[in-house]
Amino acid sequence: MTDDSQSKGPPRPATLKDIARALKVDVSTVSKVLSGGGISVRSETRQAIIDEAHRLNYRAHASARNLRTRRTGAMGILLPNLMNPVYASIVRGAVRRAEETGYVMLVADVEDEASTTSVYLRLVSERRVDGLIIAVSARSKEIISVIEDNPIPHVFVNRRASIGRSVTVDDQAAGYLAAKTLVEAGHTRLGFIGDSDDLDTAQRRRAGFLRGCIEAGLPPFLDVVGPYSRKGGYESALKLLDAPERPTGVFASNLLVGIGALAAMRVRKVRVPEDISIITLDAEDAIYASPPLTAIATSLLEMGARAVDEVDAILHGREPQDVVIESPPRLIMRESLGPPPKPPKPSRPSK
Amino acid sequence: MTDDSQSKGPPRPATLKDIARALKVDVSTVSKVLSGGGISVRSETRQAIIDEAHRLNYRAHASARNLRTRRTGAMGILLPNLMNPVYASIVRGAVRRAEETGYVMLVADVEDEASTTSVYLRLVSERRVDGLIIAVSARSKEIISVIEDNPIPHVFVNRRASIGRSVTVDDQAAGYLAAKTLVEAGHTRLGFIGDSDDLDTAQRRRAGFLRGCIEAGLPPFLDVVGPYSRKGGYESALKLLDAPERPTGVFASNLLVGIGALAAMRVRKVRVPEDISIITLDAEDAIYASPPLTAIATSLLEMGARAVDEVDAILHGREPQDVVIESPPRLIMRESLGPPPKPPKPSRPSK
DNA sequence: CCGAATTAGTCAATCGATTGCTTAGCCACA
DNA sequence: TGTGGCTAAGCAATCGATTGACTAATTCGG
Repeated sequence: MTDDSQSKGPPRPATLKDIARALKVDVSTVSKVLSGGGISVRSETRQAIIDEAHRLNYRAHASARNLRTRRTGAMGILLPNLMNPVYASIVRGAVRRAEETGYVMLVADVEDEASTTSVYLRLVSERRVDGLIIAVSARSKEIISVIEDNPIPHVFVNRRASIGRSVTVDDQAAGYLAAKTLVEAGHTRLGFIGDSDDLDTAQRRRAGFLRGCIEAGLPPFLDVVGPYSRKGGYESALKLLDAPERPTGVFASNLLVGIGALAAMRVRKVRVPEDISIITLDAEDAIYASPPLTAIATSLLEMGARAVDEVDAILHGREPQDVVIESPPRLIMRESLGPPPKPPKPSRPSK
Repeated sequence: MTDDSQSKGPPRPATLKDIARALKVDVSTVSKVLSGGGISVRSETRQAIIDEAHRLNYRAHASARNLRTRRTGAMGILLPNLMNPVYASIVRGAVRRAEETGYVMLVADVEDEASTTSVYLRLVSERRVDGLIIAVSARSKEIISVIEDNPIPHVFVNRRASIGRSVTVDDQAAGYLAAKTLVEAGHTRLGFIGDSDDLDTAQRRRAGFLRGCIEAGLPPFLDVVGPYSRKGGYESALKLLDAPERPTGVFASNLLVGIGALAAMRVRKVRVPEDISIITLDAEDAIYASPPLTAIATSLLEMGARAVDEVDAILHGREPQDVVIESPPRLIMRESLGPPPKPPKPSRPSK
């Protein structure tokens, strides 16, 4: 006299017991058919169980399963700012891959070291996730020791860290490609807007850029340091413009920095690309900037997706590796890059 | 002979049993002290339990607790695209408020109707979350019936829906303020870039804009419809520019649309704001556009946060309400708004 | 000084799924 | 006929926390 025919979905999701009762078999049999496997069951019984499970739209209660098996089917990602398009891309890549792989993704937008630590501890000690993707820098001794004392499978993404593996794009190659592109357009006085060497991505981009300059036999480029933000890029660009030997070609080694730099040019009435050329990084949508920004695009979505794969690999016992995304940075030619301006002092006038 | 002094964190997180064993009390006592409450305990015992819990860094196993109490301490949010800054803001507001409120947030970036349905069903029938925030439009019959058949506490955010409550900003007021601002700057031929009326936000913005125009005694504005995306804005703006009576002031009723429209102006060599004025929506960072965009800012972060509050309220048995965020849309004056151009016909020449 | 009330806990079932251990029946083989 | 080996499935413990029912010891009122 169960009236949950198919007229209306049951208000309470079905359990193993429901299926077992309906078929007059033991719940353990149902469980073994639906997930375990290591049991011999008559094919009629098996089929009946599968059919009934389907009919009731059965899905295992995640917590119950987790309690027994110690696997949650969840991953977490820790990042500093969802409104930064770089992180938004990484997270999107991760969230989608997680779904494909059968995980759910728990996102935490952490502000500072204290909240990073507390969120980390919470996720780990409440056993909410099987593994973590960490997109905040773990420079501080404190965070590192918290991770070491409360270990959980994890990878860093877009960051290298002394502890655990990492997934990054080839930042060196991006820097190199930027330099090469500027050189090929005829520029000889180059500028680089980066962040402090504390930030390992900035450091690698700078190193790649430097390599490009050296290969071209150019003198040292003008290296300006500021935070990877719109404001940081704006202010860094002003410094470049005020430098005694103003560069004619600039690599803004981060998307936000590129946008900020462009704004600075406009305010100073420096025309792009007539007076100065700009290349930025990761600007899929900078086609809508004014002028559209020439960019070195890296695979941020893929980086996020790959981070999920690596955590999954660790969980399956495979040896984790430091991954550098294979698809190389690629040049997206738009309008902010042009030849260097003609007039300004052939090669240094008198002095 | 327990050697987990405090030299190294225990590799396995502590359980109630660990605390109970150390203090020679029953786990139920520990449980009642740490969470329940309905029990009388000597204050020494109580303190000893609390101290020991602290020392072991005890946190309840989320799944175990959930299995018993049927509360997960998790919420989920369904949204169509994390790389859209509007959604990124909403999610950020939600994620942060969730953390403040003691929830973890499960994020799903769903592509289409099919994945929306499957993710929804998964979260609900695996009992992964206590409630859901839905930021995708639930126009289709199919999604609505899935929600009805598998109910869970939920609110829609930035969307109204026939089923359940919603949290929105005052889109009407935003539209109205945009119109009023353009009128006060002297514009009389207005344009509106929206999306189809299927999208309830677009519809309300349009209605508010219309009200502003009517109050000012203006003739009907030029209404262009296209998707809320950069590309959509770009193409819509071209239509406006090609209209027989080109408007002098335009409201781009979405951030991406505003950015796309600005790009269109540049390509057509229409100067902003000399030849045409633009107001856009929600452009916190459009200060870095060229020119910086005048915008009507609404409280997206707050909307996300409030959605969490509303779900929490439902979970606490309070009657849910349709919420319109109190803090009103506000004008951010930047450079894309100016007076209408002088030359073109004082007020309509002959007629 | 006795019964009742209070204090300070303990006991045991439960949430839903998993899994190692048994078992009942059946057939084959020597 | 006894032994072994299958097959098909049931039994019961377990994961960790919660909670209603229960009890032993003390205190109190009359």
